[in-house]
Amino acid sequence: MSAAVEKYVLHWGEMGTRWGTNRTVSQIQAILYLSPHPLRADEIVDLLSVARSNVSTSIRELQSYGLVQMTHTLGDRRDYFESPHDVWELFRVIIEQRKQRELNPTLAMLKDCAAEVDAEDETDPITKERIKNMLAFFESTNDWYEQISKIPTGTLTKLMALGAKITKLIKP
Amino acid sequence: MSAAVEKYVLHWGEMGTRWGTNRTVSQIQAILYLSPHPLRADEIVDLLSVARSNVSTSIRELQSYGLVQMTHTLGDRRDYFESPHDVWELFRVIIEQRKQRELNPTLAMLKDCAAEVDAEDETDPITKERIKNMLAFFESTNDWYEQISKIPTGTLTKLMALGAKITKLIKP
DNA sequence: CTCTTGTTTCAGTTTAGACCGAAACTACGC
DNA sequence: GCGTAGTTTCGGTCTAAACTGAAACAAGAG
Repeated sequence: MSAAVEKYVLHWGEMGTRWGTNRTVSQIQAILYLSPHPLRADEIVDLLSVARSNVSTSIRELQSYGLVQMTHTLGDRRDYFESPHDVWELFRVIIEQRKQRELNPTLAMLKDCAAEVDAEDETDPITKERIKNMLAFFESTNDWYEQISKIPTGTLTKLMALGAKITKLIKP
Repeated sequence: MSAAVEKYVLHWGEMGTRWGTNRTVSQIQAILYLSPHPLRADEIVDLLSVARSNVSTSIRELQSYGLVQMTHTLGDRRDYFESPHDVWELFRVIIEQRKQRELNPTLAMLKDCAAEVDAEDETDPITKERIKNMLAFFESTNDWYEQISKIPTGTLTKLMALGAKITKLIKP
């Protein structure tokens, strides 16, 4: 592993903990993304110096996200793993994961709370209002995401390139 | 504290740990957001059952983000605290924090790595390409954010309401 | 049957961070 | 000077989670 690759992998591992997964999972994703060829689990063990069992379960987790595919070559029954190399695909998966971890549970909680304060007289009306405002915000964010996530990558990159110019289309 | 408020505060605290702060900080933000009137630090101590020192440092952190303002009343020199009640303002602050914690360091790392592999012959060309692709993605995301963050709330809500319809303006 | 490849489980260790509570400090008002 | 209000610091404790390493297991190849 070159110094640059090592730096990348270590950083990615650190960031992973802020993105909802653990260090090993994101380090494996990093090394698979960077590797010029698919890797075997035991190669990952050597490269990252982690336990075999850890690699096994981490790969399983990545597979469940669609961030790792298994490949084989003729005459070799060992499993090789690789990551998608399209950054947009990676990005979509990460966003989707975070939505499920962060947005969905909060949305559910807010719906609960809103229903609860409606049927009750204990909570201050101002507080009730605040809860409902927050719920409305999360609902519209959720709706927005549902729509945006269906837009093909090519269109999205164009939209992003437009940036703030997009407001000129809407303002008048 | 009513049952609904307690549920909200506890959940917000849990989520906070996924949003880059600790539980106490986000619980305080939650209770200040929901409270019909500004609260004193010692009231927060009672409501959340946390140490006074913890409240003090947490409020300081929230103030540094702009998520807490101090207020006073005549003839009372005690400090009262309140949170902005505009959900969009809260949202902007949270996003900005996350950008600083997640995007900026990664962008810096990627720039480092890209420069490093340029000056070196050890790393596989494919790997070099992957690093540069990732850098390009983070740079465009960063540029996009810089522009979007300057758009006033009213325009942003209109944009969000448009949702996927926005693509019809760009496609042809 | 045996070797290789791989998974799964689980008790035990390690680590990072949050949190507590005491103590020492500033600053203001009466 | 004394009480009130608040901050800051810091050693100590607690906890959740990641990770290890060993063991038991499955399943195909020769």
